Amino acid sequence: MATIADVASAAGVSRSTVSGVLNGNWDICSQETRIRVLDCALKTGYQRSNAALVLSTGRTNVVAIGCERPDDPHPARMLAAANDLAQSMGFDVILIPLGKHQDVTMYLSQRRADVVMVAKAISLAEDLLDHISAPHQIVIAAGPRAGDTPRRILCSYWHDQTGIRCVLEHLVSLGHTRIAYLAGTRAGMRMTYFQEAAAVFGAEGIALTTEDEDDKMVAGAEMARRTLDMRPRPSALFARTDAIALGALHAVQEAGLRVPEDISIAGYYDFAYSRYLSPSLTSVYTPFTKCALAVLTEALQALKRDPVVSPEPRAIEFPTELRVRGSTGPAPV
Amino acid sequence: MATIADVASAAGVSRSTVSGVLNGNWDICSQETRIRVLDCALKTGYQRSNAALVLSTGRTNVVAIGCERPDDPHPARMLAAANDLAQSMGFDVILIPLGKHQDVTMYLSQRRADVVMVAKAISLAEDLLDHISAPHQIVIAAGPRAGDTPRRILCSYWHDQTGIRCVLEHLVSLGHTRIAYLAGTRAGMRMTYFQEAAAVFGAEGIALTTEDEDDKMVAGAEMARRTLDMRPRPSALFARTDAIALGALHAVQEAGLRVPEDISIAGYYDFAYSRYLSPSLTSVYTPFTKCALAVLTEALQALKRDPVVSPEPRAIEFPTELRVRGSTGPAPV
DNA sequence: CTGTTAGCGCATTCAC
DNA sequence: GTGAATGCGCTAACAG
Repeated sequence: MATIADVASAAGVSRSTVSGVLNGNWDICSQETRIRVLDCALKTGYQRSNAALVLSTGRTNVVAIGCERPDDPHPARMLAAANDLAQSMGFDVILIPLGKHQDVTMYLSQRRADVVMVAKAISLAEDLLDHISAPHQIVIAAGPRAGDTPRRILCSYWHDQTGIRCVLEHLVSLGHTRIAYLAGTRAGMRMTYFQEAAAVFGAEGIALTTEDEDDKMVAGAEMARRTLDMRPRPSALFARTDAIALGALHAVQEAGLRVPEDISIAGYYDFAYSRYLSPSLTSVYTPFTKCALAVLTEALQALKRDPVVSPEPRAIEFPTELRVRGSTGPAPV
Repeated sequence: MATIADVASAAGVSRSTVSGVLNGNWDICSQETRIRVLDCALKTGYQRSNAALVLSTGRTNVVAIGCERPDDPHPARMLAAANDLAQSMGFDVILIPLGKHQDVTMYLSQRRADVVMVAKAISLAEDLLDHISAPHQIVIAAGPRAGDTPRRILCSYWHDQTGIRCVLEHLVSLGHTRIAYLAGTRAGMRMTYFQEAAAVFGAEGIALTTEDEDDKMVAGAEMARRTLDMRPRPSALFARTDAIALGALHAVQEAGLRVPEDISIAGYYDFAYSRYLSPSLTSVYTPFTKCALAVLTEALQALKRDPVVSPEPRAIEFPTELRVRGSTGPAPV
């Protein structure tokens, strides 16, 4: 590989001249020198070394995204969009597990990333600030709001609480009074919100969980079947995820019941396929991709500025959106 | 940030001793020195600089994966698995667009990745060998086999030709004689295989394409509707992707026809949700994840060895698998 | 076993 | 305008 020194000697100039020309420093040399340098760079097949650049500048041009289940439809779409954006601005995206705290902080403390974005419950992100080891590093977050909103970082979020309320309001307005929540293994804040919302709208909320949800459809089917045996039977099922809702839909139909005539089903996240199911699935759109792109855009722009000014800490809310479709209908009398 | 020199002076030893200890070089110093060094490293909060490591060793510990549509279920699952594997072995994964040739080669020529894996038609990968710029860099490929099999790299593949034949054989054995292929915008090798297979099994193959498939379900629905107007009408639809099949299923049912009694539908890739559709979708499982993990494992193991010996170039085939479900049935008489 | 030295390739001062 | 010198933090080859 040709180094900057090779280009310099080929062009008969110094390395700093080559460096200046290649970095678009227009007033560093004469026009002829510039052309000669560019020409020699081309001829020698010069490629600047990323490693040396990183060591010298301290900037990695890497965005680390902490995200769970990156192959679920909802995160996958967000990640693809974030990757496109980052690539277009000259950054690489790496995906880091959000399990161990240290795995995430490492990318800050070891200066392995310029930006760390937490794509999960946004309250987790603020602690990361303590691990910043270079002044230009930026921590952002995008995801559902749970608990307190961070005040020291830029973040964007949606309210799961609002999304879940909308579903319950919708179901109750259709006359449903016994509503089951199919939570799967992860009985977190959303289950609490469900119970709250059920109380607010005067419905009886029944939460179901499972031991195992490796296959979310299987888990959904299993939980749905359990509701069918209940007396009185819940007239509406609300699933933590569209995948769970699909499993439930399958099980209900297999049991010979009609959706929504006998039982209504609602999902969450509004996967791309959900509207094409039979019946099409009522679900809540959550703006994961919008949230991520909003904060990521701002962070990357900040890094392009010289000197870097960290984005102003604040929390941006994006609305959720209830999408009523064919899987929910009036409660049977 | 503490550097290796800080640790060295704190421990009263030289930098190479610290380096040796931290790299697990057990026979480089006495037990007491080791402990003292480790202690000082902890106390000073030493974190090794990734940038300096990369510059010094030439190794980036980065795997670049070239992949299209990373948010489609099939690639998304593969990417998540590949990322898990790489992370567990200390590598970061970055996702690069496969569009421009230069975008991919850059990661080799600029030494930005130790491994480049092409996760697409495997014939594309071999050319990348010419852009290797460090002896340890490895190029691998995983994806459908189309055209010649690379002979100079390690790759793994499945035969789309076989997968598609299985579908046609299945449909013909059910009595279907007019079979439509819903190709979407990408009328590539698979469409050719379809025509071939139709000929082999004595069926009439009708290929449909669309201008736009931003939403694959919409595209599938649109193509399916077109087949409904044909006279005689195809009795079976074979979609390029399960997402297209889902759109087709939706459109067919919306038109008041029954699946599979009136029309059979088959998909490709066997998405996780496909078996839970109503009716459950007949599809072909293609071993993308298996292929990727197989070659990636070998590449990463090779990089852990010292000195690095590139994996033996060869092509590993994984079988496709026809999964017959409820969406295909006997042709109507 | 330990310490010294010399790169890795670039950007960024400074003198000229 | 230009070139020489220095630092980024580490590894590795060498000499004690």
